Amino acid sequence: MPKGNNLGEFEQLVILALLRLGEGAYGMTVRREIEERADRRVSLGAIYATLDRLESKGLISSHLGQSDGVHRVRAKRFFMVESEGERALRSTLNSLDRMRDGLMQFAQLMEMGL
Amino acid sequence: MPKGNNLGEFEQLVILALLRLGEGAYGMTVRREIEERADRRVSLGAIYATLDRLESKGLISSHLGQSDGVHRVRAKRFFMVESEGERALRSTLNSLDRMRDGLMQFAQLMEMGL
DNA sequence: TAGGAATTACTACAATGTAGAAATACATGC
DNA sequence: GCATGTATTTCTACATTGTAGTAATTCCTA
Repeated sequence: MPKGNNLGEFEQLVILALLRLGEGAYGMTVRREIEERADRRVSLGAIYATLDRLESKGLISSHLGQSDGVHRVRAKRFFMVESEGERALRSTLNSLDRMRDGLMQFAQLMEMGL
Repeated sequence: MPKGNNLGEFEQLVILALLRLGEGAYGMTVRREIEERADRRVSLGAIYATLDRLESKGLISSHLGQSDGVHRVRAKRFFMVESEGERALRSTLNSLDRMRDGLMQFAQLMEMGL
């Protein structure tokens, strides 16, 4: 049985947001993506703390962006998912999916749409 | 945007295990279900601490079982999911699903089977 | 050069995750 | 009937993750 560095719930959302955003992933956009898509309020503090922790575990990486000439205020820090991060996400989601699998057949769940 | 009492990753697994197990859900079986289905090692301490927390939040409830005559060692404590718990689970999983939705179309994910 | 806007960094605390050891309670062998 | 075994829950303690709020940074504009 794998030791498994399981991702927390919010960590999963953050990594998924990075994957969705691709090149354009930095603090503000990650927040917006989660607020809009997951319909869930999040503070920037939460985003950055999580990004930092994921980076220090080697699951994601970051680099500072360049000025695009106009309207740049402060160097953006862009993030991307490393292969270790993909692996961790896949493993965590797989466990969840196996637990959800076939739940439909359980009587008490008929009405809850799982 | 809903305030949302989001369930943690492990809490989700525990509630899913309760739903799967139905009548037969108590500490030991919850552990076994998660170990086998989610292929993930868990201690009993983790299970019980989480069950207690979920109960004190009103998401699940418990009652002590009766002796079945033979082989009973200590009163089992059975658990079941309350409607608040179903609601919380549904909400958490829905957010996750929306974040996963359509991820296939993103190039870097083609090969990771999300 | 003061103020504003976009962005990241810091700080502190709450909630969740986790393991290990202790306690409980009955069954069985001797 | 007492020691030992076994299934189960409870307790304790600590590590990790989740979260908000506030401060700092940097460049723009008036």
